[in-house]
Amino acid sequence: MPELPEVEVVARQLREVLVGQVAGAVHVHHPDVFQPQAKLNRRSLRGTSCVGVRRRSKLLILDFSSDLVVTVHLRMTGHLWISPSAEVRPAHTHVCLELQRGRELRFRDPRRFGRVGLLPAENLADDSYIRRLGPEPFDLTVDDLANRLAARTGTIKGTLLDQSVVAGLGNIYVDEILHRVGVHPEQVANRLLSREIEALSSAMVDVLTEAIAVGGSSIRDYLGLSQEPGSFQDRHRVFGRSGLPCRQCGQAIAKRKVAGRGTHFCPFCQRLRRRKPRPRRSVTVRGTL
DNA sequence: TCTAACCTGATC
DNA sequence: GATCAGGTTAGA
Repeated sequence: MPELPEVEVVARQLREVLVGQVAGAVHVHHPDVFQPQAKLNRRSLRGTSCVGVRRRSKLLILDFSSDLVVTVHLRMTGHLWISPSAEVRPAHTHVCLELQRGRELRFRDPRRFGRVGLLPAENLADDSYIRRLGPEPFDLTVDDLANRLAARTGTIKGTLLDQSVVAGLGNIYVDEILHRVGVHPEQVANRLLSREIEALSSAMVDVLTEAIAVGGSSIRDYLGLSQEPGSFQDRHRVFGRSGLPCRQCGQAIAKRKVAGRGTHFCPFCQRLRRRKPRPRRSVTVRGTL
């Protein structure tokens, strides 16, 4: 469900309610979902207080006074919220962290792709997910982006989804960003023009910033901490709009599979430049004349 | 660099 | 019943 903007929104909300809270035990209702590092267990956080909440790419990082961190990856359908401990747990609630005053932080995830980790803060940099991440879109310079694209022979869509190139983009935002810059999702990444790379670089920041400001996109599952949806889906130009008129040119938005993902684009505003312009057949006739 | 697999639930 | 879903990753 969530990409960078949605995770950022949740991180900000969590920061408000969690910092200063003393943790109790962790209750695990599905063992696959909670993954503490060696020597740590569901009681390791007990009595320590939350001192900060961060986000790196799509990963939430909760810092505790014990120099332990809890990591949460929501993947497709994960959701966090604060609930009275006495309240009945909805189906698929896999992990609960006791807080003060009879409340707990709950993690629910029907598809069970999401993960809750517990590890020493000093080990965070070695985490296999974090280690592979490229820069945050907000820290990515045009030159760096250009260099990264230059090495890529796949589609721009697949390349931007690759978290080692840029961290935090997912299916929605890649489609939205590519439409803004008028680049076809199947364009080969290392064939983008420099003006397109410049536009791409700023569109990334613009789209993500706008989305964060309105609480992210809620398509089917995503809800913030207090179950409130975001509203960026109302501003989508292509994602979820196949068959509807392009807001820019009126042509019907197309949808097809690119890089294994449902991909939305405007066939008119986002033209595919095939390979190199075909070398024009030589007009000069050798030998004769 | 691409695909299949991991899961469940919603929709066609 | 088949297909699709906002993510990631092992393996081809």
